Amino acid sequence: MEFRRLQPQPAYRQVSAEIERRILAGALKPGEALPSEAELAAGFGVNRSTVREGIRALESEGLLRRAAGKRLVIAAPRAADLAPRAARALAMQRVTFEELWSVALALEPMAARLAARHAAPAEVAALADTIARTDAVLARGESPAALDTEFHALVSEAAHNRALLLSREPVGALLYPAAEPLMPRLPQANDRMQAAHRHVVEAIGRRDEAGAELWMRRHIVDFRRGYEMVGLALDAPVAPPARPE
Amino acid sequence: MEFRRLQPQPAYRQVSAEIERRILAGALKPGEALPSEAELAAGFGVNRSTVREGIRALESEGLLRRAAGKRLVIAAPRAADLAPRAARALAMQRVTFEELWSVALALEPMAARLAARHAAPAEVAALADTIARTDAVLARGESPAALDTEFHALVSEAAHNRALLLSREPVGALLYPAAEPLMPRLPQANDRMQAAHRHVVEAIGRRDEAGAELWMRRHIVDFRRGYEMVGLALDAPVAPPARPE
DNA sequence: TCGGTCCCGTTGTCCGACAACCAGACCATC
DNA sequence: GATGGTCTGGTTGTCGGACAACGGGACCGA
Repeated sequence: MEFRRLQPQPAYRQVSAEIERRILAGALKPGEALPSEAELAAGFGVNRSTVREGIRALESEGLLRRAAGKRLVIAAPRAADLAPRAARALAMQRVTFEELWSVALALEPMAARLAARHAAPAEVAALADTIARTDAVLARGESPAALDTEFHALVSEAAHNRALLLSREPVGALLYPAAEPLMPRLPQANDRMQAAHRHVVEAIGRRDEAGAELWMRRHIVDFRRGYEMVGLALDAPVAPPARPE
Repeated sequence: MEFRRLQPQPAYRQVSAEIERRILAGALKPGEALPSEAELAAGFGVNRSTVREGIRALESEGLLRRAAGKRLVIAAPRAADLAPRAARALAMQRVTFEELWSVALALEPMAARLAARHAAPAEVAALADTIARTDAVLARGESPAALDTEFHALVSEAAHNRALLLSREPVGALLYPAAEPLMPRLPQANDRMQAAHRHVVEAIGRRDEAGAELWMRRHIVDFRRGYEMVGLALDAPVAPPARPE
C-alpha cells in the first residue's frame, strides 16, 4: 500500500503560490498593479492579514514591488534583487576562497570576452573611470577592494548577458573583498591589478575578444597567486558581504 | 545643500532586517530555534501580526525554516532554496538561449574538471545510472530533456563547489529543457548527447580533469550546433521552467 | 499659477479571539 | 510491560474588526 506524503499548505502560502502562478502564466504582467489587499482577500475568501502574509514572500523575491503606501506592482526580479541573497547564502555556508575563485576563473574571462563583443562606448568609459578612481584611492593609501569589485561588476554588465550577470554577481561580491587584507602586505599587487584592468579595458575598447579574455584570465590567476603569497588559506571561508546601511 | 533620501521603513521590514542582522552576526546560529512569535512581538514592541509579516520574507529566502506548526528554526539557505527563484527571474526577463549557452560554456567544463578532481565513487555511480536511465527513456521514444538536466546537475554536485552549484543551477534548469523540441527533428542528437555524457563520466571516473573538461566543452558546443541546425533562433527567449506540482 | 483644504481609497499596524496542532504527561486496558 | 486513549499547555494559523497615516485627486481661493 502506497502513501503519498500529503502536505496541507497554510493559506498564506497558497496565496503566494496562486499569485505567483498568475504572474507566471501571464495573466498579470510586469508593470501592472495588483488588486488592493481587500480585493484579493475577498477574491481568495481569506482574511486580509492572510493575504498580507502571502504577499510579503513575493515582495522579498522581487516579484512584487511596493511604492511606499501605494498599490503593489508586478515586476520582473532583477539581478540586484537576488544577488545579495545569494551572496549571503554562500557566506552562511562558509564558502571558501578556492570555491569562489574556481567559479570566477570560469566566468570572468567569459564576461570579458562578451564585453569586448557587446560593450557600448559609455560602458567602456565607465570602466576607464573606475580605473582612474582606483588610482586616486591608491594614491591616498586606501583599500581598492570596493572599486575592484565594482570594476568586475561593470565588465559583466558590459557583456549584456543577464544570465551571466546573475551567476557572477554573488561570486564577485564575496571574492574581491577578500583581497582586503592582501594590500598592506603585498604592495606590488595593486600595480599588477591596475595593469591587468587597463589591459582588459583596452582590449574591450578595440573589440579584441581574445585579448580581453586572456588578460582577464591572467588577472584572476594572478589574484590567487597573490592570495597564496601572503599566506592566506585557500580553503578558509571568506567573510560575509558588507551590508549597506 | 545636500539631502539624503530618508526612508522610513515599515515596521515589518525592520523586524526582518533585525532578525536577519542577528543571524548574520552569529547571535542566532543555524539549527537553533527562534523565540516564539509572541516573544518576538513583545521584544520588538510590535504586534504579533507585524512580526509574522516580517518573518515571511526571511522564510521565503530560506533563512528560516518552519516545521509545520512548530517553532521556526534558523537555517543556512541552500542552492535549492534560491535556484528556482533565479531561474524564474531569468525566464521573466526573457533570457535568450544565447545568453544561457554562453554561461553554460563557461561553467559546465569547469564543473566537469572539478568533478574529476573531487567526485566520490557514489557520485560517479549516480552519473552512470542517469545515463542508463536516459538509454531506457530513449528506447521508449520519450524525451530525455529532464534526464539531461539531471545529468548536468549531478556533475556540478560532484564538483563539490557550492558557489558553482548555485551559479550553474538556474542556467541548467532553463537551458537543457530548451532541447525538448530538438529531439524529434534531429534524432542523431540523442546519440551524440549520450556519447558525450559517457565520455565525461569515464573521464571523471579515471580522474582525468583535462578529459572531462574537454568532452564537456565539446558537448556544450555540440548542443548549440544542434539547436541551430533544426532552425531554432538563438536569440529567442527560452520557455519558463516547469513548476513541480 | 500656486498653495490650501477636503475627501477617499489603500496600506500599515494594532487588538483580541479561537481552532488546529504538537508534544509530553498521565492513565486505562489488555 | 506495551499499546493506545485522554488531558493539558504552548504555539502557530486564521479571523474579524478597528483606526491612523498617507497619497492623489478634486475643488477652491488668492
